[in-house]
Amino acid sequence: MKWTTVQVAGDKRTKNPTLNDVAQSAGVSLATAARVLRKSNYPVDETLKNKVEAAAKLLGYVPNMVARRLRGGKQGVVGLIIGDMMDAHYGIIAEAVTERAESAHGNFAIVCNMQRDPLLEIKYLHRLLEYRVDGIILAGGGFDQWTHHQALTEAIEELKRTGTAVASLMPRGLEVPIFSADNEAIGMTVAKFIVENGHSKIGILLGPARNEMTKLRMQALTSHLSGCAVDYAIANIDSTAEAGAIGAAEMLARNPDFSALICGSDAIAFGAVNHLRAEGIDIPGRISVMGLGNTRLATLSSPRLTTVEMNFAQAGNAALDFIMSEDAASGQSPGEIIPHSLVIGDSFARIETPAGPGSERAETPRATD
DNA sequence: GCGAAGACGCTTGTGATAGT
DNA sequence: ACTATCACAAGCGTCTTCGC
Repeated sequence: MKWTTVQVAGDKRTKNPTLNDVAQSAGVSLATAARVLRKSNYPVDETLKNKVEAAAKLLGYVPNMVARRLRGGKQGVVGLIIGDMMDAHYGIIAEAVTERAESAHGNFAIVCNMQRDPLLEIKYLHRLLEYRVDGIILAGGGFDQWTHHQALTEAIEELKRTGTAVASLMPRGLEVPIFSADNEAIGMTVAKFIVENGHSKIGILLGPARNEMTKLRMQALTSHLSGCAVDYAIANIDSTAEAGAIGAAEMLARNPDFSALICGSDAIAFGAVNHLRAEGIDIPGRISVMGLGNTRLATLSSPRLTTVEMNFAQAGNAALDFIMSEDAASGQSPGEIIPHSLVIGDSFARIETPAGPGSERAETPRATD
């Protein structure tokens, strides 16, 4: 293999072969080499074509995407900012987006882990802008999303000015298309499910209060529960298994007679189930537990979690398709509502009260949705 | 059918000029 | 004589246009 050798700081290193190297090696012009390697429709003599392809193979030529971008073309790269690499639902999104970017758009995605830090999210937005990515999907921000909201808004505006398409996978009070489930509808779905299955005293462990998504779900959920005379106690906690365990313990201490625990994520539910079982509490015989998201944690949990399928992968793919579309350039799209559905597992039971107080017994739940 | 040249956006290097 | 500032040119790799 022939390598171009350049002197760098006193030692010898090899430089990646360029299109120019290929052209010289094949004895053709730069333009001819470019036409052959980019598989242009422009007619090139078959002999020269073979020479160029052979030279490219011999030199180990790999196109330089930075240079291609410099020329004014698309970078072929999208940025995806996820909230927490350790959280299963972000894993689903990252897997779906990276896979689709490659298979459907011939691109690849840079995945940034904001580690639940709003400031880090803004920093990544600037970094992705510096790299001139074609678009950015905001998949994080499921935490405190208001403290640095002004800085985030300004970063988004800066991206828009430079023609970088931005989409969000949750409502965040930003002027960007949202590809998310209907959070109020989710709240209603959960509330109806609780009522239909006879639970009248429940505990609710939701995600952080300073989060628009949590707020919308909570409003719909509590509004319906109040209308149905269901007693409830709410705690806003981090969306982690650890927080779920602590939250379940506190809920148990304050409201020992609740029959169902509704959790804002599968991670919270997973932690809650582990804690309750460690305390010797029968699930769902004594307490029913419900998660949200239908992530791997729902299937890993024992018993298997009853949860809500949020179709995170579908949301990520829809956002990616938007970013790569012509609509993204115009910046005019409201986004898309992603459907959700109940997933009946083994962690939730129906309460039957045929013979008055104290005679409740748990049965397989009923779902009308 | 082919190749020279220009354009893209940014950084780095160079030379001219002004100020101390 | 030295330093600071500014303007301009060159270079990076690729793609397209235009002329031969």
